[in-house]
Amino acid sequence: MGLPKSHRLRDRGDYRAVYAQGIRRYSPHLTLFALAYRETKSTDSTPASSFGISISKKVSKKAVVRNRIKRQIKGVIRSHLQEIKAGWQIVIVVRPKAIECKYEHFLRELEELLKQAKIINGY
RNA sequence: AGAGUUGGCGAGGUGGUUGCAGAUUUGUCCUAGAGGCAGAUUUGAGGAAAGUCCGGACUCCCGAAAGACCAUACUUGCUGGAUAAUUCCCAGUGCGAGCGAUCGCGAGGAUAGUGCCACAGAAAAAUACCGCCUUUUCAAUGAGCAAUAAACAGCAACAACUGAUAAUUGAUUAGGUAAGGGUGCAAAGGUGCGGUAAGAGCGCACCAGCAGUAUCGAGAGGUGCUGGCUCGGUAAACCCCAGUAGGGAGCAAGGUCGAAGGGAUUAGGGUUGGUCUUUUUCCCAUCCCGACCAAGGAGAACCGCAUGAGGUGUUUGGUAACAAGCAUCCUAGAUAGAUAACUACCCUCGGAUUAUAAAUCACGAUAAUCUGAGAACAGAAUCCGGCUUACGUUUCAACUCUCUUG
RNA sequence: GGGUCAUUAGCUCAACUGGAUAGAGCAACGCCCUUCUAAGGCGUAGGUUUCAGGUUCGAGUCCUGAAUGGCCUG
Repeated sequence: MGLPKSHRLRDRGDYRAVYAQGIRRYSPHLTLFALAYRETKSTDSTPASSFGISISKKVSKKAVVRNRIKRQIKGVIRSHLQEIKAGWQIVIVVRPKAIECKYEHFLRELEELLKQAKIINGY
């Protein structure tokens, strides 16, 4: 369950900026870094929020496992895309304990994290 | 029925909803682009995609192409075949393991040369410690009449002659020997008989090895005969022989995205680890002709990038690997890296209950209902051929051994 | 993705050309010294040489395969 390209974080520099300047929120299996987009240049519309997922080989040696976790997280993000405010750059880091998690766990934890960071509308 | 060997198929299927990527296509927007947005159709991981252990294709660099010799590299190393190529594959030979089906093998040369074989042992490749035998000299021993023979005995007596050119032991000189001893992973072909001073392939028989020869085979080799007897192991030590190879880097190769080059000449220069030969005219060189300011922008952009030593079926040739012909199919192309979540039906397997035939019971069979599971190893990254490793369940074929029944 | 190197005691490293019982420093433990500690001295234990095969009389060393870890590369 991939994300549209406009919602992906693709630049190395973007990642570095988010790690360095963003806010952080933690949960047992995930870490969330988020940086509000610096707008005010000229413009009309704030760009859509973009996401990146980082998962290290320490979580699992197997590419199959890592890729599945990424897909599941992307799936969760996709299902919340309507509610998420625009103008954020967000990186989600998966922590080693997450191997045992299933789809519903990611769903709940990510909701919680987004609420804490006040990125989701209507909460 | 049990135990086993070898090889193969397969890696659940068909859909739906929400989404991602590619291709084709429709509409629409403007900044008019291989653009954005929305929709439709369709396609979307593996047998190992993995490890990166080999072999190639492809690309660039060392100007290019071809060749000779040398060097270098290669664990390439029984024979023949097959392939684009290989260390893979096929068929065979030899050796080894197994009752067998079958499996394994780095399987050239130690008689080209050099090295190494610790400790032990006399000696680790051609030596001699103990030992055995012959011999020189000396000494001792005791038997003996007598061993430095001026003696003694035999004969009636004396001389002559004869008896003693002997034996054993120790040391010593000169040799012979490799049977035996002990050491060791390994000791100079093995066992037996003869033979000899003692011994020894010194001779003979059998066995093993080597050489020669005959014969069979395409060959590795097989079989037979003859011969003299003989030569340790190690080449995954250097090496020798044979064979193969231009070297190096790797798709993160390499190329494109405005901007200059073209033509002629051959007298000269430039060549991959070295030397050299031939061809070319690639670059330099020389000469001639020609061009001149103009917008966008260099991004993990685009090409390379998927029609290929391709797949499937079939026919022919071949024991086979494989080759050739014909027909047919097009089947991933991402780049912070595309496959997930939920669900319907079918199928397969497991469990439970009930029923049926049968029945003393049990096991088992069939059907229905309910319920559970569909998993293991694992994710394309330029592409192919192999190898190796990982891998749950089910299943098919051929063959072997043992037991039981007939 | 591609290339390349390494693995020996808890840690850092030795062990030559294959030869025996694999060493050294630090750390650990015990004793001495000191009022006590540190330093110092003496001693002790600790090894499947990453794993599995092979060659060899003999392997940490040579060969093959596997595992793990590092480094380089736009």
